[in-house]
Amino acid sequence: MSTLILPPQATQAGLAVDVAAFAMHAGELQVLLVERGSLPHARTWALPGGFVHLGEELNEAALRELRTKTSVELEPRLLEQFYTFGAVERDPRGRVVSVAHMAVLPHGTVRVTGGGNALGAGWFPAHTPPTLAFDHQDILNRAIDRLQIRLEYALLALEFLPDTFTLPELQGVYEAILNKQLDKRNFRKRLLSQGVLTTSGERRSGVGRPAQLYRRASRVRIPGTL
Amino acid sequence: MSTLILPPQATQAGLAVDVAAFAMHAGELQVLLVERGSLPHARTWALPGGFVHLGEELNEAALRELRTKTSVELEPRLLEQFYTFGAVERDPRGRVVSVAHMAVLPHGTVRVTGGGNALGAGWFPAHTPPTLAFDHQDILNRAIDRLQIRLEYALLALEFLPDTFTLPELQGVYEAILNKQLDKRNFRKRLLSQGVLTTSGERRSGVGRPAQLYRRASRVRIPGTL
DNA sequence: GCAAAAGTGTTTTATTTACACCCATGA
DNA sequence: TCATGGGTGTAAATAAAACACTTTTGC
Repeated sequence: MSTLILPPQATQAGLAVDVAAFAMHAGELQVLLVERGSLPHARTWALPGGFVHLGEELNEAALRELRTKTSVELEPRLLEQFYTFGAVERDPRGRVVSVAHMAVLPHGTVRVTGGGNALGAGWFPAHTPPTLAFDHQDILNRAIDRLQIRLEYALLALEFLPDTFTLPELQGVYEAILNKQLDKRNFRKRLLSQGVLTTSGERRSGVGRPAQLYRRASRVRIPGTL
Repeated sequence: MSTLILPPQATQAGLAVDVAAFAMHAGELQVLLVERGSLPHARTWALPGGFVHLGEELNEAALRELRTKTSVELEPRLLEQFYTFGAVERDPRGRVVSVAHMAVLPHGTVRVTGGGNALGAGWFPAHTPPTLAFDHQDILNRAIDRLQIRLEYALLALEFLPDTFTLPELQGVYEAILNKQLDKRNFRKRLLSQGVLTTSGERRSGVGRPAQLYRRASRVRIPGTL
């Protein structure tokens, strides 16, 4: 415990982090949830999160909770706080303030299992999740808002995809996050005119005409990236 | 003190709020600072702020700190949190997390004096403040960023002005916040085409040609307003 | 040759930027 | 009448939106 000399009426609050971790699966924006194994809200789905440790930075705590509660093996491509939830009654155990974080997990992060006191972990449609514990639906709503706002910024959609990708795949990421359809021609025009994609020469095979592969021309460091 | 059953390694942190309160004075964007009267950083300028009380919401605490530390008499027109500063070493007394808020004070909020353990309070140029305590320069920088982003949103600039105002005055608010010059004709075109300003008929006298007075056509509730 | 998905251009509209002179008032 | 600040319009450039057919491949 920290030894902090404070005025008597000052609140010592439990300091927590929660993480809304997003990825694309099956052409859909999905969010990573854990099933709580202990009270309160046992057996209810929740965002992975928990209390910050002594001497631990907020984003370190968010990363640790993400790893230990869900056993995701990949590094998140983006991890940043977006809002702090501190309503007096949000946690029945007492005053707990949660610094909510948003994370983007790269393509390939499929296998998750529960860890710590989580019974299990799994991916759920971000726009239509199950009933969530605490005020986690509020947190998720705000996380999606932030994700949509950040989308154009620094080509965030690329973080959801592998190194090489096709333009229809990229458009799918935009559509899944924005939850609406985009015009194919206008989308291609806009993305290619930014000049940050470079054709990767090869072509990927499947049904129908093969698509051109692209990769990002130069990796720009995104603020909020680890 | 709250009685909170927590895992042993969990951090109980001091929960604080700090407020970057802005107003326009002398055609300049100014920020409200207090001179600290106690350690650490005694006799150093800082953003008004302090510890959250038991059972007190975060924005309530921000409002209370603003009032008691600076004795501003007017209601802020906007008060919203924008980022949480929680670096382990940001406060020498121990782990203190500060939920930083941004406030806009309306025209007329001139007289301020210190309150509580603040030696004094005063307005300073927001873009060129004095040396600040703790990480308050970081907080201020981020508050200005947020203010600039929010500027267009819901006609935030009007909150800095009295009920009736002239277009040159309004342009002055934009320029002070953005810290750059704007084109007069384009500015008027853009603002008037939004259709939210209505001419107030009268004219204000001074040097040079009198300016048309305007008022907002309909008051739209701004999210984050009290 | 047909099903499936990729790829491609033009027109219209709206938005943004650049830019210079006249007007109303008080001293 | 002059100094001071307020007010006005147009043209060019850029960005955004609407819209339908052709191409390439595997089966």
